[in-house]
Parts: sequence; C-alpha cells; structure tokens
Amino acid sequence: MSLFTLQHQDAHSQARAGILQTAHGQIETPIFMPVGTQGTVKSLNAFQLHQIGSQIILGNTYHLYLRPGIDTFLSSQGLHKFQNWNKPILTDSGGFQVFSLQKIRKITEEGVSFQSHIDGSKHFFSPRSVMNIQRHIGADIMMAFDECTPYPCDYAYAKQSLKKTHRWLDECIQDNVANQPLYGYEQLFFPIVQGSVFADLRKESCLYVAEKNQVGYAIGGLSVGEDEQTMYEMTNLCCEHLPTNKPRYLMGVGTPKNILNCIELGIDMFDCVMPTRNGRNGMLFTTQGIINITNQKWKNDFSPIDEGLTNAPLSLHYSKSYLRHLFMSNELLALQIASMQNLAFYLHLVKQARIQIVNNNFSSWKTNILDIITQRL
RNA sequence: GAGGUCGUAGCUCAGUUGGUAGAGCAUCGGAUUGUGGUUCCGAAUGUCGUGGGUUCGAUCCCCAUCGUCCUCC
Repeated sequence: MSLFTLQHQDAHSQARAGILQTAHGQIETPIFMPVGTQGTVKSLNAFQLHQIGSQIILGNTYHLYLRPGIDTFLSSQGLHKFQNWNKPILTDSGGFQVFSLQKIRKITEEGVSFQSHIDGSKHFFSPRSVMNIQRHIGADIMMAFDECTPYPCDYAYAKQSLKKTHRWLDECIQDNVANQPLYGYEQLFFPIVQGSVFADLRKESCLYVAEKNQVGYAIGGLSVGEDEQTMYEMTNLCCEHLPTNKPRYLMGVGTPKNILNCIELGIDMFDCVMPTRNGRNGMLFTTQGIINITNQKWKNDFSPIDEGLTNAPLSLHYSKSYLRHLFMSNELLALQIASMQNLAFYLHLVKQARIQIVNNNFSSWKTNILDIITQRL
C-alpha cells in the first residue's frame, strides 16, 4: 500500500489533491511547508504553528548539524521532542547551503568539504554522512544530498553536475537501505531532480529518480535566477515525466503566484522562506493584496491587518497602524505578527486551492484570486 | 563686565590652506524564492546662526550682532 493517496485530479488542469502518510501524521496536499531552519520557524512557537494550520515544517541538516549537533538529537530522541513539534518534519539535506557558501567549499566526487559559517571549523559532507545526520534528527522526510546547480551554467557543467547528483542519490539510497531509523518510526526519503534549465537533462533526471521507487520526489535547482517562464516550463516538464501517483515537491518556491501556477502544473508540496523573511522586513501577504507595512500610508490606518484570515487571530486583533509602529520601533512583536500573518496566508491559500481542485474549479478560481492577492496596496 | 569656545541636513558631527558642502542615524521608497536572525539597494533634505565688509568669488578671512558653553572679575 502506497503512503501517498491521490484523492482527486482536477478536471481542467494537472492540479491534484492527495494525502501523504508519515510517521507523525498525514499531510493534505497541495501543501505549503513553513521553513524552520534551525529547529524553529523564526519568531513563532509550536502553538502558533498549530493555530495557523501548519501540517508539516522544515528543518535544515546543515544548520542543525553545526548547531546543536547530532549528539543533542540522540540525547533528546530526535528533533520533534527537542523542539516540541509532534507533526511531520522534513529536513533539507544541506546541499543548498553547502553550495550557496561558495567561498568556503570544495567539491570532490565523494562529497563536499566546507568551513562552518559559525566558527570556521572544517567539515565534510558525503551522501552517507548527510543521511546519518538526518537519521539522528529523525525527520519524517529526508532529502537526498544533491548539488543545487548554480544559474546560469553551461550545458556541460549542468550535465556533469547532474551525473554527480545521481551518483550521490544512489549512495543515499544504499545507505538508507543498510541502516535502521534510530527512534523506532519510519523515515521517508525523497530523491531530487536537477538538470538546470535544459529540457533533456531534466527529463533524464526525472526518469532516473523515478526508477528508485521512493515515496515522493523533489524538483530542485529552480527559482535560482532564471526567468519565471523558464521556471514554469521546467516544472511542467518534470511533472510530465515524474510518476503521477507520487507526491512532487518543488523546492524553495515561491511567491503566492508561483505556488498557484505550479499547483496547476501538478506540484503537491512547496517550501519557501519568503513569507517569513519578507514578513520580518515588513512585506505582508494578505487576502486583499500585498502591503509594505512600513509605508507611511498605514500610519493612521487602524483597520485589522487582515480580516480575511480566520487562522490568524493576531491579524484580526492588531491594526495596520500598530504593526507599522512596531516595525518602526524595531519591536520583536512585529516579527511575530508579520510572520504569522504571512504563513497563515500561505496556508490559507493552499487550503483554498485544495477545495477548488476537489470542486474541479481550480483554474478559474486561480485567475480570479491572483488578480486580488498580487495587487499592491 | 572681560577673555575664550562653539553655532553646517530632523539629530550627532565631518569638511573646505576661499571656487555655494558630506557621513552616520532618522525619514521616504524598492528588493528579498530548498533562511549566515534586524540585511541589501536607492532617494529626498541645507539661503553652512544673522547682517555687513574684503574678494572675480565667502560656509571658510575681517567687523558687528544674536545664541551656546567655559573661565576670570
């Protein structure tokens, strides 16, 4: 029996609704996953994450390995107990971090040596060591150790990089088969498709990972600087070549518009730092449109931050004027209210998308809602 | 009363051996896509205390004046 159940296929697009079973509960797709890099979704506690309807959150192998380190997770019996989160956790493998810290890394065929951004200490990641770390963290979904191909890059580099990512994938799977989970529950494993913006490489990668017969698959290396249309083309291509009965996770994407458009192409899972990072800088995603809350025009606007969100109580009870004041004063509460607003909005959006898919009305709903939520207020 | 000091952007201060001025902060606007925890980029703003004088030209030199702070009587 598969852990992923495709419940409904939209009649007019590739959008789907499904359910993914994990050791810490099920996830209704399409879903957005809040990013909690260092064992915390910045500025929010577990109660607030439950309140806004988070079904699963992310952790990051690179960051958690460097601090607090795997011994802490062994002692605490995993990240769930450590951070008081009893729902699913997905860990990014750290491939993205290792490759984004370009000045202090060295890639070999075996893995990547790099220096800690915290204290400069030297470390080495290989497919097997990254799997070992993710076992210690105890993630419900572990990600393959890949190279997030930089953009732009030429065909030759992309091809060579893809080859390495595929070889590393095989090592990850061998390691996963050879080792048991540490905390008595099953950990799923998602391979990652690469191939930059080259159609034949993307297709080759999809076919390669699909053969591994895992529970789900991720698409990486997109939204790294290529234009939006190219990102959609590559996403569409991958959806055409990945199995229809497995969840598809588009890594690191994106804006509300990106997410709705990619749901329409057949993507089931998303994560992105945008709602939290941009929120901390005063950009709010609301059911009425996009707000820069630090703009002077909100100074005397005492209306609620967003009356259209039932899952964000802070946004009902605090005014735009007050939130602007908190930002202008560099008060910590500003970060919490803004992060909660944006994550609640993202989760509300994908929840509505799911309802519209089940009703076979996704595309027309998407067109209408995008007009509203992408306008700048 | 005497001597000295300092008056430059909203704030704190640079600066020009005379060619009508800059920085930080604040303000205003933009960016942010598998998070290196307050980031990055851009913009606006001054009759350089006031009034005279010298000079082709003064924020700068000279005189007066107002205000500031200090010292002395």
